[in-house]
Amino acid sequence: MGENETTLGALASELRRGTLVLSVLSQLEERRYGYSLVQRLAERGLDVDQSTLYPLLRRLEERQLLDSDWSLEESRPRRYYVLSAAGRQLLADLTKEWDRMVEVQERLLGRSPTGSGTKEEKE
Amino acid sequence: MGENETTLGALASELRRGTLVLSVLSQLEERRYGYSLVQRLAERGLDVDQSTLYPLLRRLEERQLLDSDWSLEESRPRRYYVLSAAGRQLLADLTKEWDRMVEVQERLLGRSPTGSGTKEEKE
DNA sequence: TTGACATACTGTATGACGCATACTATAATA
DNA sequence: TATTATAGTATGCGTCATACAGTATGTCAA
Repeated sequence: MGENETTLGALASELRRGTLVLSVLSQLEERRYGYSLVQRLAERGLDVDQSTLYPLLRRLEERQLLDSDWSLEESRPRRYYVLSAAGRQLLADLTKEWDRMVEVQERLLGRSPTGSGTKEEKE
Repeated sequence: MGENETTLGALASELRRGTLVLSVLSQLEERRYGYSLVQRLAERGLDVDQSTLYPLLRRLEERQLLDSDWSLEESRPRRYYVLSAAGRQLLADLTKEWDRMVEVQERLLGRSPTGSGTKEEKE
C-alpha cells in the first residue's frame, strides 16, 4: 500500500480526463469567465485547476467551439466565453457519446439496467 | 462541416480514454487472453484496437495489477491475463470513482436524478 | 497615504503519460 | 496461397498536471 493510492489517483485522473471537455461545454451555454467556471464546477463536485482550465478554453476557442470577448466594464477585466453554434452542436453530440459510453460501461460492470437488451443475449 | 466530424471523433476518443482501464479490469476477473478480450469488449459495444490493448495489458501487468502466464497446451500459444489482488482492489476503487464521476457529470448536464440533493440547493 | 498582504483573475512553459496509428511477425486453417 | 487468430513494437500527437508569472482590486493597519 502507498503505491496503490498513487496509482489510483493517476487512474482516477485519467478517468476524468476525457470528460473535462464535456463538463466545460455543458456550463457554457451561458456566458462565463474562467475563474467563475472553476468555482461553478467545484460547486458541482468537479475540481479543476485554473492552469488546466485556461489552456483548455484556448483550445476550444481555437477550434471555434467557443466565442470569447473581453469585458472591461466590470471591476476587473474578464474574458467571457460562450458556446458557438458549432459548440452547441458538439455539446449535443458529445452528450450522446457520453450516454452511449455510460451504457456500455455499466454493461461491462455487470449492471444491466432492467435488462432492456438492445440485442438478444448470447453465450 | 467535415471538420466537425473529425473533432467529434477525437473528442469522443478522449471521452472513452480514461475508461479503458476500468473496462479492461472489469473483464479480467476471469482469466482471458488479449485477442479474446478484444472480441468480448466489442460484443459489449466497446471497440478497442489490438495495438491499443496489448500495450495496456503490459502496463497493467508492470504495475502488478494483472498476472499473466503463457498457455501452450492449446492450439496456439496464448498469454492469459487475470486480476491480481491489487487489481481486484483497484477495480473496486475505480468503480467507485466511476460512479462518482457519473453523478457529477449528470449533474453538470442538468439531469438531477430524482433530486436526492446531497446538500441544499443554493443560487 | 503609504505600505503590506490577500484575493480575483488571466495567462505561459514544461514534462509525463496514454492512446491511436502503422507496422512486424508467426501459427493454424481453409 | 490467402485468411484468420494471436502477439507484439515504435512513434507521434494531444492532453492534463504542476509550477510559475503577472496584473488588478480590496482591505486593513500605521
